[in-house]
Amino acid sequence: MNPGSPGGLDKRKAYILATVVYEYIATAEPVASQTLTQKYHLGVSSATVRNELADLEAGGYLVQPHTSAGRIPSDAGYRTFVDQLMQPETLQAADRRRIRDELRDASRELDEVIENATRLLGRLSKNLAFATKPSNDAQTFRHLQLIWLSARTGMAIVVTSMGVASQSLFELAADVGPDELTRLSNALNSRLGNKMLRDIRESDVAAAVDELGLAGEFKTVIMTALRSARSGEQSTLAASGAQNLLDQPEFQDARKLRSILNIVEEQKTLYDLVADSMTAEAPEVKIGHELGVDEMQDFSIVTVPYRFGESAIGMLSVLGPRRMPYARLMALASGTAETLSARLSDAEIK
Amino acid sequence: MNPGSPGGLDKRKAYILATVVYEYIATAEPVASQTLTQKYHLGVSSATVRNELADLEAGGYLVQPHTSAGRIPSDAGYRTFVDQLMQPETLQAADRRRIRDELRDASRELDEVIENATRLLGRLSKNLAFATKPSNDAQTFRHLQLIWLSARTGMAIVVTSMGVASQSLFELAADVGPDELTRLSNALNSRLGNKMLRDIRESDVAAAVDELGLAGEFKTVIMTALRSARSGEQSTLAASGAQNLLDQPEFQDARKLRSILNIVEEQKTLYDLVADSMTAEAPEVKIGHELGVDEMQDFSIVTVPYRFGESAIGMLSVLGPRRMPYARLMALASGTAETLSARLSDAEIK
DNA sequence: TCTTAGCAATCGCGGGCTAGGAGTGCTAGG
DNA sequence: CCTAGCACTCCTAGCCCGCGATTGCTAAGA
Repeated sequence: MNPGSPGGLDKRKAYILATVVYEYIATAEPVASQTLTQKYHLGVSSATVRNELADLEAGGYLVQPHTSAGRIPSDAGYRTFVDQLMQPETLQAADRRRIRDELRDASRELDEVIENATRLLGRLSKNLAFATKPSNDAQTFRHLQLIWLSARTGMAIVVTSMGVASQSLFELAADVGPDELTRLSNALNSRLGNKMLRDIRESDVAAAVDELGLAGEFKTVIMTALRSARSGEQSTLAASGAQNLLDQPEFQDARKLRSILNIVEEQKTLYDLVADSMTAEAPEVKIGHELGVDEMQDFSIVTVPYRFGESAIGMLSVLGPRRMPYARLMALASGTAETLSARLSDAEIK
Repeated sequence: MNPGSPGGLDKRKAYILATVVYEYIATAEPVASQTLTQKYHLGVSSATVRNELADLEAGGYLVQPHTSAGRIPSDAGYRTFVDQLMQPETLQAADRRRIRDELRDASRELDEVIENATRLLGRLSKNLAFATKPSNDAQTFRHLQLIWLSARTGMAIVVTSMGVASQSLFELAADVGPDELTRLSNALNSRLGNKMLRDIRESDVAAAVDELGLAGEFKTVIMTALRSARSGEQSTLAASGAQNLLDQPEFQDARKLRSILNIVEEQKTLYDLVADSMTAEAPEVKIGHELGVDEMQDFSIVTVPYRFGESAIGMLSVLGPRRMPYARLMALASGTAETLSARLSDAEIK
């Protein structure tokens, strides 16, 4: 072993491993020693390659489906490939433009922008794309509007810097006029302006209500509206492109897909899987067993956070077979997330 | 042939056809003459049944996958079964209660209520459920609120009787104060109140703006807001339960699913397929080729409209294999649509 | 005329077998 | 350390064949 080389592998082993992974990703067939010598000019014979392959298998980077078959990468093999061997990709100008164009025309509504980005990523990556929607917790309060609908009913609308966060209907025990609602709205706006949603305290609200001499029930109404604004969307996902997985030869058998679709529908598991990538700078990759979910042994996920202003507010991910083109998907996910972030910042309510 | 009997079939043929369809739906296996005489007391021998089956096949109600197999229903066979032979089902009290409970707790937001109903129907039916979201065109205008965000920006929110319909940000060429926006909101509300969205004319808006001596650009802002309120959601679908289809033995082969998932993702085709059921009173069923889409030969759809007040505003559908339990799915779809309609009316903003 | 028992005929399906081939690991010599 | 050569392994596809399921037909009986 040569300790200075990537993964403790000498140069030739590293190159052979990279080639096996690359080839397997492209063909979905176990890779034979002869295939390697024929398609790539290694400068050595297939017998030598066989010896190297045997070493790589002993090192845990490759596995053999059966004795008379070629090698396929193990999770560790993919991991080494992703971390140290593969050539990172950057997006073609065409892709980059396409992402920008498709996201530009879309609605300005937060939800729809994110859903569009997810759909786009699903299509471009030809895999299943999903995104966590941002919790509104860390958003900045911009405006609260109480709308008079009838003497005892109204609607409270909370606007954050990312757009409308929530609306909630309320009912009152005593009659109220439109003017009172307007005055209360104004009082609240001057008190709460530019706070983060999570930093708003009941006392702030109470002060405004009391100042105007309004009924105590308003406090509940407003706190409810604020609370629903905070919790809105929390831990829900947008997903798109499940049918792409049907094209992969390894999922021709419907049973394997069944469990993955359940997991996607359920959302919670997926959410947990990517939650810890929120603080990451670069795209994060989880491969097979690294996901820690039995049913997902055959899958990998690429995750990259998207931002609003400075801080990460959600994750954009691609889910596909372990045998996925990692470099390309990382580039696509990054590019989409970047454009999405820019798009969100453009739409900010200042 | 006995012209007085259902579908021109005599009583025994009708009963045998019904039994074949019923049995095939339950087992997914071609039905043999002996199975019929053993599991159902027909009072005749299997040889007689064979003669009847041959007649039914000649009449186009049944087909034989190959000579030494039992019969399976043709589209015409299913059609006769649905229209004339099957025993309609009504929901068990337990199901009814479950639907009510699950829809009651859900959010009051229109979108979410519909999505919940779709998810619920997907789960109960163990098939793919989908719903068209209502166009806001026929909704009643309740309130328009212009929210001041900064001297030259604001947000317009249109509230209809079904909840918030839309929000749109606007930018102005000249400064404006919060009070002016409030006054304009009030003027518009008194003029537009209780009109249907589609009946609101530019002249109504212009009159309010001019009356207050405000800049002409407000007309554009408000018309844009109203237009986006009208067109919102149009022809989009909610769908849920695609993975249920994977459980059906006939879709173990992934290829068949591929096309259907594409169609669901695309939405447009599905939308067109159910659009003409909007005026229907009872659940409508389309079977196999009746759908008019090659890729959907093996599927059937049950569709039932849901209402807001008097008028139908959208459709709730179940998509599954032709071999679906029609009576049960019709009952489930009806029940869900009914509860959904009631739920929407409860949430009406009066 | 309708029903039915009996029976030959059909055809799909699964098991078992085999030949072919792909690919390896090992050995021995350069 | 590399590599040609070769025996060995094991999967795969194809084939055959027999079984079983089911039918349609025939002829006799109600």
